[in-house]
Parts: sequence; C-alpha cells; structure tokens
Amino acid sequence: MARRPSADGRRRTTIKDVATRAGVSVPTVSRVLAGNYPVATATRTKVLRAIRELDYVVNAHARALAGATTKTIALVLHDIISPFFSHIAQGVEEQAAAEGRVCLVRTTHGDADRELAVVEMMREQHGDAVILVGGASQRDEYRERMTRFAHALDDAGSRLVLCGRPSLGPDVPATVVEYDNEGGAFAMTSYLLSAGHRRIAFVGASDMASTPTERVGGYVRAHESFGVPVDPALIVPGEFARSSGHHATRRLLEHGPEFTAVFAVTDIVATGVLHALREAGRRVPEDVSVVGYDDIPVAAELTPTLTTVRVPQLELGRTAVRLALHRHEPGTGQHVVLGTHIVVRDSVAPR
Amino acid sequence: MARRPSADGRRRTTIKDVATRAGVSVPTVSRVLAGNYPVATATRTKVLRAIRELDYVVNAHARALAGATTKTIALVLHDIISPFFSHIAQGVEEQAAAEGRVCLVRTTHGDADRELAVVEMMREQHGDAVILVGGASQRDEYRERMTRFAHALDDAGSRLVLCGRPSLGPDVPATVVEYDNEGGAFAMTSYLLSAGHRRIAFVGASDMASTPTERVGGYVRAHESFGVPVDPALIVPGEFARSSGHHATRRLLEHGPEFTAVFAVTDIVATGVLHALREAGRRVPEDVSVVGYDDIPVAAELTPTLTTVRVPQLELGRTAVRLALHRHEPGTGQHVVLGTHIVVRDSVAPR
DNA sequence: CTGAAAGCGCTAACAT
DNA sequence: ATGTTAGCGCTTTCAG
Repeated sequence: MARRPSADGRRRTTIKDVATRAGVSVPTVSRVLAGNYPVATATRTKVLRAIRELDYVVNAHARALAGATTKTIALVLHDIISPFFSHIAQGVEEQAAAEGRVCLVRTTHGDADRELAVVEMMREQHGDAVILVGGASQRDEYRERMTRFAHALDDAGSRLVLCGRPSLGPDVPATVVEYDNEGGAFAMTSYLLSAGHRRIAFVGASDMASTPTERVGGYVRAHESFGVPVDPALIVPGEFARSSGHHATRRLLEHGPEFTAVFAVTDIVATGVLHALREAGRRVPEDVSVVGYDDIPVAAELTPTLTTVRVPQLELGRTAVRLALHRHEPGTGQHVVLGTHIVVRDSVAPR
Repeated sequence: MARRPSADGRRRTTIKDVATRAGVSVPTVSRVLAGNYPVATATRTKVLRAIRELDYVVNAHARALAGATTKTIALVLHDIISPFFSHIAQGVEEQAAAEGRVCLVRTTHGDADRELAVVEMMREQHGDAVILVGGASQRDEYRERMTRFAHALDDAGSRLVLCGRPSLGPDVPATVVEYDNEGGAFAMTSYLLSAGHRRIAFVGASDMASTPTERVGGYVRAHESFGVPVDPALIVPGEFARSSGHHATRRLLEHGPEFTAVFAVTDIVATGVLHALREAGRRVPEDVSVVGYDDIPVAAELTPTLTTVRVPQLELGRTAVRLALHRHEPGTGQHVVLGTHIVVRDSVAPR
C-alpha cells in the first residue's frame, strides 16, 4: 500500500519514533503524554527526554480520530475588521484559549448562502462547537437549513451557538447568547424623549435582518410609552455602513421631515450621520442630537464624543464558548440575554 | 477493543454508511468525493444520493491523517481587536478562503513566551502554514527558538511566515512579508521637515521591538538627510497605547523641550496625543501638527482628520498566505517588502 | 471502472 | 506499571 513518507517526501516525527528511542511501547508514550495513567517515574523521564530530543509534538488529527476530543471551536462571522465582530471574536478566542481550544475562523461577509456553505465545511472539522455570530437571514429556507444543521451537530456531539442572533425555536438543539437589542434601543429613545426631543429620526432600519428590526422595535415602543406618535417618514432604511448614514442624513436634510435628533442604528452609521450634519453646517449637539449603538472604540474619539448603547461584545463571545462547552453541567442555561446600557457622552443636548 | 460509538454515545455518519447505502465499496465513495478518478456516472449518482440522504460530510481529521493535505492555515497574532491586526487577519482569512483553507487562530497579547507556546501547539495541527503577525521579541533565546520552529515546520512540509516582522536570517526556511516601516517614517518625517518643522517629537519609541525601532530609524534618517540635528530629548519612549500617547505628550508639554510637531508611533498613540493637546488648549494643527502611523479607520474620523502613513494590512495578510502556499512555484519570492505611503489629511500645518 | 487490503498516528480496552 | 491488540475514518496502491 501507500507507505509514502508524506505528500512531498517529508517524514514527521511520530509517537513511534519516540517509543523506539525511549525503549518503550507506543501506548506508554501516549500515557505520559496524557498524564492520566500511572507511569513509573524512570520511564516517564526517559520518554520525556526522547520527546525533547526528537522535538516531537502530537498529531492533532490522529488524536482526534482516535477518539479524544478535537479541542477546536469553529467561529463564523461576517468579517473580522468590524469592531463589533472583532470584539466578539476576541471574546470567543480568549475563552476558547482558556479552555484549551483553538478557534477555526471563517467569514461570510453577510452572505446567507455563503454562511450555509461555510457552516457545512465547519461540520467536517468536528469542533466542540460552531459559533455563528451576527445578524441572520430571516428567510424560511435559511432557517430550515440552519435547524437541520443544529440537529446534525447535535447528533455528532457538537453544539450550534447563535451569538447575537435570535433563537431558531424551542425544539432546536442550539445555544443562544443574545443581548438586549430592543431594550437598548428603548432606553436610548427614552433618553432622547426625556431630553425633550419629539422628532427623532431613526437611520438604518431594515426588515431583512433581526438586529435593525429589534432596534426599531425599541424605538417605537419608547414612543408609545411616552405617548409620542411615531412619524413613519422619520424611519429611514439603510445598511450598516458609514456611507448609508451619510446618504440617509443628506436626504433627510434635503427632502425629509423636520427632526431634532438622529438615532443611528450603529456607531458606524452614526459617523456618516455626523459627517453629513457637519457638511450641512448643523452643529451637534446644539442643532441636532445624535446617538449610536454598539459603543465601538471610535465612538469615544468622535467630535463630539458619541452617546451610544453599550453592547457587551467580549462577554458575548466568552459566554458563547462557556455555555457550549459546559452545556451538560447543571445550572448552565442555554439561552441567555446579556444586558445593554446607555453610555452618555457629548452628542446629545436637551431640547 | 473500543468500538465505542463516540465519547458521548454518538455515532456520526461515516463513509462506510454511505458506501453501504449506495451499494458500493468505500474507496468508490472516496473517489466520487475527490473527483480525481474515473467513476461510472450511474455509480456517482447513487453515491451522491446516499450522501445527500444521510447528510454526510467527510471527517477532516481522518482525511488529514490519511495523507491528504490539512487545508488549514494557522494564524498567530497579538489580538483580534486592534484594527491593525484585524485587518491583517482579514486579509489572511480572505486569501485562505480563496485557496480553500480555514484559519486556525490564536492570540498572544504580545507575550513572547506565550507566543512560543502557541506556536508549538499550532505545530500539532499540521496546517499548511503558520503565520506570525506583528512585532517580535528581539531576545536571542527567542530568535533561536523561532529558528528551530521554522526548521521543524519545514521538515514537516509546512511553512513559517513572518508577517510584518523582520527576517530571522538567510538560512532560516521562512517566508517574510514585511512593509516598509523605515521608509514610511522617513517619508513622513521628511514631509514635516519640508513643512518647516524643526522640532518634531517622536512619541512611542522603544528598542524592545522591531517596529518602533525601525520607525525611529526613519525619523532619524530624515533629519540627517535634511541636515537637521536630532534632539534626543524629543524621542520619548512609550507603548502602543492611547494612554501612552496621552502621558508622553503631557510630560512633554510640562517638562519637555519645545516642539511644533508630534510624530506618534501609531494612530492609536496619536489619539492620545491629540487628547492631551486638546486638554492643554493647544490647537491642532495651528499650534502643533500631529501625525500617526498605520492609517487605521479611526484616523479619518478624528478631528482634525489625521495625516498618517498607510500600511497595506489587507495585502500583507493576503500575500502571506499566497507566498506560503505557492512557494514551490517558480517566480514566487519568499521575502517581499510592501510599500507604505503618506496619507495627507488635516492634522499638519506648515511652520 | 471497481474492490480488497494496507496503513496514516494515535488512544483505549485487555492482558499481563 | 507496561505491552499487545484493535480500530477511529479515510485515501491510496494494487489487482482485476
């Protein structure tokens, strides 16, 4: 058969080499490596020396195949550069590392089809969990495929984790780590209403994804709770992008209804809003108040510094890993909603 | 022996199940999967159907063990949240994905010892390459260990890639993808000198890592080339942190020599510089000019917008993967230096 | 074009 | 405390 050294003529040091050199059997080496079995001190020393001399490291694939767990966590997100995602990724990585795992990462750029493909390829890797981050598609077919995926992972002893996205339903074997999207928007809108604002534009609405939908929901509920009617013309659709905030604001200034405050769906969008306002000669917050959502680092560097909603991204990532890995331990809930809260800075003035 | 279904009573669908269901042998299934061998159309159809019905995916570990390549790229960086690193990571991920690979990610938080440990654990994973990103330790022992690591990877048919850090020497089997750190600093300092500045503070120097050392080098060389003496008191040490820029600038303002411009070692440090200047009532750029390095997104959002040195982070990451994967193809150099250039914005005024 | 057989490197049950 | 044996799921000769 194929006793080829390797794809390209290489031969790695294996456990067999170590065993031979140490003058022991292969399982003995395995035992000192695992450290979960009694081994004579003298033997252990010999083995350890052989390992050092040969500069041996285990083959993670062989180990995984032989039944020991994989020690990997799969992470799927839109991209790595957005501060929002990179902070979640950091949390995932830190917790994974703390639990002795490596992260397998793939990005989707927000494309639902690509996500499905990526997720399938993650299944091949047999990680301890597959963590999906960020806004999900609302399409039925997508939800159905994702549900099947959750079951497939479950059957394989792995776990699907939905991080920052809504549950797929009670019967789906998945861990959900959300944050209070609606509540943060409610609190922020209430804050603006309390400051006397009555015409608050919401920039970046969308009914294609859950996140903006929920944020608009909080915005609407706050109005209701204050008895202030919502002017639908003030809710303007858009993407999660700086340019989107810029264009929307410009349109609003030129053709839109009056407004005294802008609630940007994200901080990134808020930067575009700020830019458009500055171009139009409107002062913030004297003429127009502006708020964002997410509290990414740039929020504190803007002029004026941005009042926004803090989302615990790092904690989201950490919790995702923790819950997935300890799901069999008692007292480990599999659906948590982390809190959000307002961070008051300088971009809001009372009306 | 251990015909245990799996660690926790699960049984995944294997190639054998597919073969049985399709009424063919295991190798046949393998062949339709690989698609690199003639298979009768009827057979292929049967197999494909069985795969679909059973919702089968290959076991990446078994495949890796059996000799086929791993299809993974290991990535080691300080952290994922710094824009500088996350952009490189994004480039790596994109190119890796384009070449059909997943990324294995681990962070070190700039700790050299941890890096050595992480790198060792990446060796276990048998990826196609191990990409090390960002400032390296200058310690001899570290360099020696890293050199050994490069050889170990090379013996295993993998590749060490140093991304944004200096080469370990000509005999070390490693790919190096740098950017012109010194040149960017030279160009930026020349720009300030041309604008009439003669007392330029350099904030964030350090001789513990290569990056700041090279940037100071460019700063010094520009002075020499303009025949302007360098005042050592203007070169102030510090970390790559906002607070570091803030403190250094405050000390400079209180006890330091006169200066009309500040060259911050990174954009992040520049935000701290700007903050300290604002606190002290100095206007930028009217009273003091400020420049940064890296051109991370926040640079364009600061007030004033920051003149800085563009580093092609995405391209750095992409190139790292590309060179490592295609190192055996002719015309693929294994040491490239990507260019840097000044991005002029609003934070510099002529003197 | 397909199947039988061997083996990748490791771990875990079974004997000592 | 250690060695023997079997087998994880897959790919790859080698026969036919």
